[in-house]
Amino acid sequence: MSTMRDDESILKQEGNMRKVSTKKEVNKGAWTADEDRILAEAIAIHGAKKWKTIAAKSGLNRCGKSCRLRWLNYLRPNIKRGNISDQEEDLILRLHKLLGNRWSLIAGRLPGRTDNEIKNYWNSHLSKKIKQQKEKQSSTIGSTRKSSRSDQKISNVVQNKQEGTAKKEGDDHSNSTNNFDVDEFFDFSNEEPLNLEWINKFLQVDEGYN
DNA sequence: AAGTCTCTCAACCGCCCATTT
DNA sequence: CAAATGGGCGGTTGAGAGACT
Repeated sequence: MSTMRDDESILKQEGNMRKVSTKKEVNKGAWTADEDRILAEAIAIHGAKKWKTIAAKSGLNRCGKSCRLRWLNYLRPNIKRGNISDQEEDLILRLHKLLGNRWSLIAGRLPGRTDNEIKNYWNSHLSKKIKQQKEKQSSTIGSTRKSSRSDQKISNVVQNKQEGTAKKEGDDHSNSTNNFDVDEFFDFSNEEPLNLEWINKFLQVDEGYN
């Protein structure tokens, strides 16, 4: 499939992964403003789908994958730049509990955010936060068990959900996912006040999930 | 001021799945 | 039906910037 694995390994050995390569092959590393412009023009002509065609016809010395990534994570219109709001963060946390590391699915619920951005945000901010919280919790364990009730509920549901999806969609859904009570799961009425509007949207969009 | 450490995030890698031949 | 190909996704890397000593 790949035409560049050998070259890549050579570059790796040379410690040159992100530098401009020496052999006549695809460009790697940071994109220039010129490349961005050329890519945007090519996509305007060919559409954002046939990445290999785009890569070839644009004259960019890039592989299709690289073009796709650049478009999706940076050039695509309606990309939201800047800090993740508290509400977005909360949504990410909840969706991550539900979906796990399925960043593209999570990103799908956050308009203007990319899976890469969310993944990065999780790895650099939220995972630490959670770790700290867990440490905090374990140090005060026994004193208050009430606060973990919803977490317990969520982890049960997530476990069920994951078991279900691991079996492949379309397969037997009668076992594990039968236990998934959407109403119960999305009952956050005992938790801190939040705008719950997203939940309705989530449920609407997610009808096809089960 | 200089060196080192830490964090962030763009980009690449490798695998998997869907589609095409 | 099998093999080849292309696209999508999550994991990982590493350059650059800022913080710290």
